[in-house]
Amino acid sequence: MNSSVYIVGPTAVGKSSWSLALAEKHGYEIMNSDSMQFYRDLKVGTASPTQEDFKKVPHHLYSFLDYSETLTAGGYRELALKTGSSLKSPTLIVGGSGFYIRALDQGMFDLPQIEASLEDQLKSELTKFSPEALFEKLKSVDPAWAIKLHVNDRYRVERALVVHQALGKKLSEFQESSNISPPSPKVGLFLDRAQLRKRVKKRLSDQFIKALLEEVEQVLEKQNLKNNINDENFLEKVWKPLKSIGYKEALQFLRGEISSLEDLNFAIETSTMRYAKRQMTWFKKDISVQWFNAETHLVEAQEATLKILN
RNA sequence: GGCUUGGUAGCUCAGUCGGUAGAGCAGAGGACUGAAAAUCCUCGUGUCGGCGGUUCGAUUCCGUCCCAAGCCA
Repeated sequence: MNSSVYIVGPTAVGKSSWSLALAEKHGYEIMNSDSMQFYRDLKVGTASPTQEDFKKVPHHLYSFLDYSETLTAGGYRELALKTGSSLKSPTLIVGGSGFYIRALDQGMFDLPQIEASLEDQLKSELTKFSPEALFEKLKSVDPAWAIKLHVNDRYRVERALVVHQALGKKLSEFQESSNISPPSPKVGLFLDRAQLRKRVKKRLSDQFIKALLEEVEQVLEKQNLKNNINDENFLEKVWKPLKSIGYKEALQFLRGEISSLEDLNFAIETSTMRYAKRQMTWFKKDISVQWFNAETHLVEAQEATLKILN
């Protein structure tokens, strides 16, 4: 891979536009590290770069994934490494999905692919157990891993059990035998909460909400779910990315669970801010990030980026 | 003007048969190894609308006033 640098930070902090300007000025390319901007059908709600942006600077790994497909963190790593190796210019890796960024940057635990049908089968066998029972199971099978998890963290408890059953080896053993690289340099943009909220509010214009609702309806139509929207178990059937920020609230609005556009707007603002907080929790831990205030220190951020690339 | 129902955490509300109160949401912090914009964990002192009265003790009962909504004039 050519020289590259990660541009990280919370949503709405201005990573994309800043990176675009920088890339345009210096002839860099941009690669996506945002797990929702992969999807072709989700452009408005994910604040994906536009066609005009694509014309200005080569963009990679945006809007390419069909709704029927899933790109895991490990899958992203493979794809991004492959894509990156073919690039000629220095590259800005831009996005806010910490887990995916770490997967690309430092690698994943080295475990064989579990066949999807087997995984589904194992998971469905686990659904009948209580959280406590599952947790007890994991404690007896892989205590070292269980100690890191909470009883109610069903998602991870199940995953660890599936790994053990499918591969006959503990997740903690894979962890120990894997080669994890040290983190590489990153440039982080941040703002304090109040300033970030201002930016989020600005993004959530009436026009944006309107376009978001249209996008959601298009997706539902495409998946023949438009007439089922009021079904009781609709949320179980719906495409999972539609349960992410903005889309989830738009669905609630269409189902009448959110009654006004004003409430919809505020609900999205709230989810977005909560997400930004989780992102900061993640990135703060990464000691390789050099932080810059996204309003007052963009010049310094640029200098740091150039320094890393050269 | 009269009647009714309310006024409890930033919001929506529960509750205290009288011993100074607790949920959800919001907010803050944290975790995270293959669905991650997901998922999970931790954190709750507030003149219980004001002022009086009864009481050892009132947010709780009584009186009165203020505010809001509704109904009747």
